Amino acid sequence: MISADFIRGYVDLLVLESLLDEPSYGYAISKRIEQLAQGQYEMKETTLYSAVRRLEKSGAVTSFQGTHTQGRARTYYRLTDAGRRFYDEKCEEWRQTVALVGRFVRDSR
Amino acid sequence: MISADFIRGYVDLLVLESLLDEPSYGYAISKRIEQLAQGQYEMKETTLYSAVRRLEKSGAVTSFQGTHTQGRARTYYRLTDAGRRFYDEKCEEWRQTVALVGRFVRDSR
DNA sequence: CCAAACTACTTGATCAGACGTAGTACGTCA
DNA sequence: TGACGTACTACGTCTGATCAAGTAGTTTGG
Repeated sequence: MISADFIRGYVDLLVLESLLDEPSYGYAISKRIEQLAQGQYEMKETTLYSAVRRLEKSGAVTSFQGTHTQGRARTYYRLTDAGRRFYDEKCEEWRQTVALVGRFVRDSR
Repeated sequence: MISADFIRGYVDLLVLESLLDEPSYGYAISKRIEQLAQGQYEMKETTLYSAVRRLEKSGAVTSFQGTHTQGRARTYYRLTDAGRRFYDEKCEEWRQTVALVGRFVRDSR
């Protein structure tokens, strides 16, 4: 399991990726991340929900209430154009970070 | 310039790498990191010094006063065996993180 | 049929760590 | 002498991840 400290800084990236193709809601996002992470990482609920609220405040996503025929009401989040650009920027920053940190990683013997 | 939020989590790794070959001191470590980062990232003094103190407290490094013929006294830090293992662990975690986050990064069009 | 598990979220408090600001201290060089 | 480079230290602030706990509806197994 990868520690959260290592993912810190990329929480937004993971969440935004889950919204690229279609709007989604908290629980589904967390399940998607869990699945893509193949059991190596699990985002805590509070981390996720605080992230989507932060993203909404910054204009990267908008929220709307899902029409729920059954089950508890869901709050869906949709990526805005600004959010898509934000995601692309994060991806680019990630690539740069990989190159940078890579220079500090040596093979262990 | 890569934002510090993206490096957060790898600060210890960068610092430890600078101590792999020989003991070093704060200022020299920061210069080394700056150089290896090729201008893409600069670790703030406060971040660096709080990191070495944290590492010392956890037993990853030990400190000693350098014999200074000139200039202000320097505090040198030497990697312990535990620190070396800690570094290797961090590197391994880094590789896993790269693989993990990579699955969330899509090519921008 | 009831309890447990799963879905779906919220609130509030706490904590680590990165940062800004500022200051101390010593040396060299113009 | 005063600017600049070296070499730190102290203190306060802020963000963001976490823990703990609770609320609430749905589904499923014994």
